[in-house]
Amino acid sequence: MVPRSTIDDVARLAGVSVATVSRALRGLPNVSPATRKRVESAAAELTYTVDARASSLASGRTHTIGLVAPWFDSWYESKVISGLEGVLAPAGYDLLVYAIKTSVRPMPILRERVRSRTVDGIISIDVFFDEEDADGLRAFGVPLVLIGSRLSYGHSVNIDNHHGAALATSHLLELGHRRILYVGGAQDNEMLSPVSGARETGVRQAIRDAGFDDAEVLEVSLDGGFSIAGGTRVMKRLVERADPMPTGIVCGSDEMAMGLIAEARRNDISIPERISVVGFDDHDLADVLGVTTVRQEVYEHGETAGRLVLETLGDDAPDSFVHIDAPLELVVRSSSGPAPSR
Amino acid sequence: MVPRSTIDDVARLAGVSVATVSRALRGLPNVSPATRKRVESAAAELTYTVDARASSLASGRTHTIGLVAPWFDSWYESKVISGLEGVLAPAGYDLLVYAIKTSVRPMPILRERVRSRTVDGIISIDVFFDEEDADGLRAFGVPLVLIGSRLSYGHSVNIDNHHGAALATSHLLELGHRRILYVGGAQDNEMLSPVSGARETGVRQAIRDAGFDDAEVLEVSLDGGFSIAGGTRVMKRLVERADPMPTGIVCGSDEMAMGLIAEARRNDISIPERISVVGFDDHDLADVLGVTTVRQEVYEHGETAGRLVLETLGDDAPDSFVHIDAPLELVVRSSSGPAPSR
DNA sequence: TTGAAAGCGTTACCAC
DNA sequence: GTGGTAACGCTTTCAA
Repeated sequence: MVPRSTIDDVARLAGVSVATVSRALRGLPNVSPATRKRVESAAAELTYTVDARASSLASGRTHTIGLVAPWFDSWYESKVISGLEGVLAPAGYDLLVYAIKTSVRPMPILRERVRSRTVDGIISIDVFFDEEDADGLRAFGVPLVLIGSRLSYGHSVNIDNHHGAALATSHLLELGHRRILYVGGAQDNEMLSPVSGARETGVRQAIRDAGFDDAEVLEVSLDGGFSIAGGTRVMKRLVERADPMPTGIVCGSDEMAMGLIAEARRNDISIPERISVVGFDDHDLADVLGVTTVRQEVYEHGETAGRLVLETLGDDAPDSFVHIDAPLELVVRSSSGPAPSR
Repeated sequence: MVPRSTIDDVARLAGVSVATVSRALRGLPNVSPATRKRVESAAAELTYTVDARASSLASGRTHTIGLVAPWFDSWYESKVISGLEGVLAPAGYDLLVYAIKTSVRPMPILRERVRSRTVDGIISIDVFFDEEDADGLRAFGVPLVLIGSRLSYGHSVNIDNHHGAALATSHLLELGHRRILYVGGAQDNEMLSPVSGARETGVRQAIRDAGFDDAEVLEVSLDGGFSIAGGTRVMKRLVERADPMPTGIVCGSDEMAMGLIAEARRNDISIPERISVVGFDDHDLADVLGVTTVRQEVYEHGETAGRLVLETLGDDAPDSFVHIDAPLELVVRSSSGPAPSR
């Protein structure tokens, strides 16, 4: 075990006070160049490193940002983490991750984190607080950035789900599709229901805006669960049932779309000849697999959120918030095409 | 801003000393049931939460584990994070993540973390230390678990890359393939070269063990970079070149396999009729896309690693280490089949 | 079973 | 420009 050296050791070796060591090492002003040099070499000689906990206790900041999300093993979350890490690390901030299972209310966890002074700020992904929660968070005065949701307290980074779904739908309508299925739903995870709901509304709206009767054109399947398996499940059911198949499908996520497309292939249902499929996200594999999709820049969402927390760290009672409307773009690939002639 | 209450407030309200509050709240013995009750309700009334930094400073433990990996936006890492989080959180440990870019030596970062007492233990994914690093780590006496690499210091969770690649190769050989391409390489990221190398050796060995001349049967492409794009790139080159195509391809990762398969389809090269492809990992989409692969249980790797660090936390100079050889299994799907007749 | 008090290693304020 | 010294909020002996 290497004997850990403290600020006192450095002070002694450099022949100055601990106060001076602290100032010198942090690059604060009011330290003569000569002294700073001496302190620095003393620190180097002792391989001294500031004790983060002690520093934290004395200064009040932990230099740590907490990330809360329902889970971390999905494509979306991993992209956000990367983006976040990319901006936090260079700024000297650590990233702490907490998964909150769908069934648990998020607030107690956050309260814990904030009160225990474990983190200086919080970023959430797809966590849906209510206004009561907002008041609680406001009371803490903690920097907060919500990705994928919005609140009266805290910054937010969102996409216009409604619009995105409408983009996908209009694309299908323009291709002549008149029997459309929207696959969304959060059976596997209740947390995503607001997202699924907004996208469904967008689909419906686009159909109406195009002058069609959504009750006639649209069918909705809400057990896709935003997962690969969910997409597969939906396609399986379509194959088995007696009703006519939809000719166009809008999926709430690329993963559902991929599951669905793969199952279609297995059943010799050619895509896009018989069914056109549009996903959502622009998953890394969407391009490779030719999935037409509504693209969102997830890595950038993480970066933006990271920048926003960092900016807010100074203010101890943030009261004006930025709400970012992140860009969305329809990317047409080979999974969509003209509706079959009859 | 809510006024934060401290242990003193609780002590005052409960009419006991701070020492007693500390003991009572942590469930230590030697506290009368009545006192404990009083302390607990006082704490509840004040919504008191222990200050993690202060607690940490006084006790010596941070209840935080650091995870180091080259990046976090890939399938593999996200699975490991999930597995880890699943065992750390219930045990009351936080997970801190650090991405280390390929070009940077990992040691300085770890040293920083350990000396600053930011983490109680460290888990790494695909970080390749040398023995000098090992001595450094040993000197810190910090609990360490390496996933995907091995060192004379620290526990490790590994798969037998050599064996896995051999499984894939034997499968192809048994199907009659006699012109095999191994796609690996770490052009995009030098960190993975040991993995790529081990797999290549495994392929070569399997060919020899089957009684063939590897120089004749095997071709190697080392710019797959373990990425989707890399797989695509390799297939593109195969299509363009004059040499005969291999009939069987072993890819170092499913992502490369998927990129490669997609590009093959685009060029009307049917899989597995003309080329059989075997991947590595059992990526979530491998099943859906019918990729034959060598499966590894990544989520479990995370869980195991988590358990190992937690177990080691007590010992302050760990000297006996566990090296887990995680299971591997060939999963045959539709991307592989008999070699074409001529 | 309970309490007093000495740390834990910094930072930050206030003199000098 | 530099040093002394209270905090920071808790844990942990050691006595009582």
